[in-house]
Amino acid sequence: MFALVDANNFYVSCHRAFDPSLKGKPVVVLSNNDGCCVARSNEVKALGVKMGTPWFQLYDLAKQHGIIALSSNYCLYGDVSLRFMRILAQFSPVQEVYSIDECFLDFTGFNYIDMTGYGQTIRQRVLQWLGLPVCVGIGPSKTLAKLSNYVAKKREQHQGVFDYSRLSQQEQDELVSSIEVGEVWGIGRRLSERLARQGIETVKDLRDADTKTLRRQFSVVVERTVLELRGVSCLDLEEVAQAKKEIVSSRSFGKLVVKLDDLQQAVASYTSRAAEKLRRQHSVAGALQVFLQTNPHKTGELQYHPNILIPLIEPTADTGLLVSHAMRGLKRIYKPGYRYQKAGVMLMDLSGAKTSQPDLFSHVSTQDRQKSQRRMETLDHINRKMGRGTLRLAAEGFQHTWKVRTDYPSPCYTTRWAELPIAYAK
DNA sequence: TCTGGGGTCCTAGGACCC
DNA sequence: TCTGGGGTCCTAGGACCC
Repeated sequence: MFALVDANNFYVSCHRAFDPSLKGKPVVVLSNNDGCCVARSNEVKALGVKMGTPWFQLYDLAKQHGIIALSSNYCLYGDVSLRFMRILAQFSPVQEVYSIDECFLDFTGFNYIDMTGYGQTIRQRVLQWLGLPVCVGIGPSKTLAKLSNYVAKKREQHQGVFDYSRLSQQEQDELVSSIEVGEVWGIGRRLSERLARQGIETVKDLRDADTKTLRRQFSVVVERTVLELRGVSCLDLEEVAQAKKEIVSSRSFGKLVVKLDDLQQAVASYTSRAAEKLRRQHSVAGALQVFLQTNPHKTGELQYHPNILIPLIEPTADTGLLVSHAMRGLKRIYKPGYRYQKAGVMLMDLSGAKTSQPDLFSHVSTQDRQKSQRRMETLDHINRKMGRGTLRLAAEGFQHTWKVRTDYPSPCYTTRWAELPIAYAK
């Protein structure tokens, strides 16, 4: 038995927890550069605003209904998420942190208690300790727990907790025939369209379809989803987060960039950020990819989105080395005359730092390797203690004119001394 | 003016091996 | 007329997730 606990409108709720004046008002949280809506309060959803809508398209609607926009504040969300997961850990011995705002809990053996009541306790605890509204879905497979969570969110009569396993066969049939197939975890837009052409439109249609045929026509993934819908658990809980197989750091610019010099600073900064993530999971990279992009929405402008793959002779996690390779790659693909909107770096071919093989004919001495390692440890230590970017490569530069735009910033309430919220007693 | 960032898995096809 | 059988690795593309 599984439970899925999922925060409601997570980013919006994080802001509301620290700024109660936002409660009951239409609020959106914007992506980097204040580009599009990545979180919407219920009031905004009710106005018909879709996920991912560009903010500039909402100016009129916003004025009309007093929609409040907030720039995204990832230091806040990350910290609230940590606290959220820590609270949930008290409710089950086995926990899978699935995303920043979602968590699977193992409810195996919980059948003897009232799981719906237990779910309510979880909701109340998280609300009281963190100010975060959440919903709980319970079911005999992860896919059904997900589906139950959807029901808990959409149908108010369940008060935020829904347990699929409590339904009779007939109630199950009624429920799944009232939900569109696209709501199922793993069935996206494309698959929904293709399934609809075969007459599979509701969750019930999919659950009762022939697995062999689906596997032949689609894939083993769809087949697994069908089994999960029938209550046959195929997906295990993953308690320990697996090390990433690739690490990306990329960003759209606050304004279009033309000069190689600016791109170099940006790519050096992104590479340095990616290398940090790489070392945090104790990996080294065997290859690195650099890419650039012009603005695809400007149809009148010349488009160019090159990328280059740079294999490294010897895997490394050294920021300096990675940056110098990235710079070499950037120079190869950079062409003047374009207005670039975005740049990025991907570290690939990752392997464990302890187990990675040095090159047989390497010109790097063991001593140099150890020096590099100590240098990176020192760098990370200082930046962890004093704040990201305190110590950095000169190549990253300081005059970041292309930096992301943040028009509606909010305090890092829980992670910066200067921005702690202050409570007054009357 | 203005459109995010970061991931994973599966499959088919090509190239190559004995 | 007619040309084996079994396997691996890599890549690109498509689909999905948050």
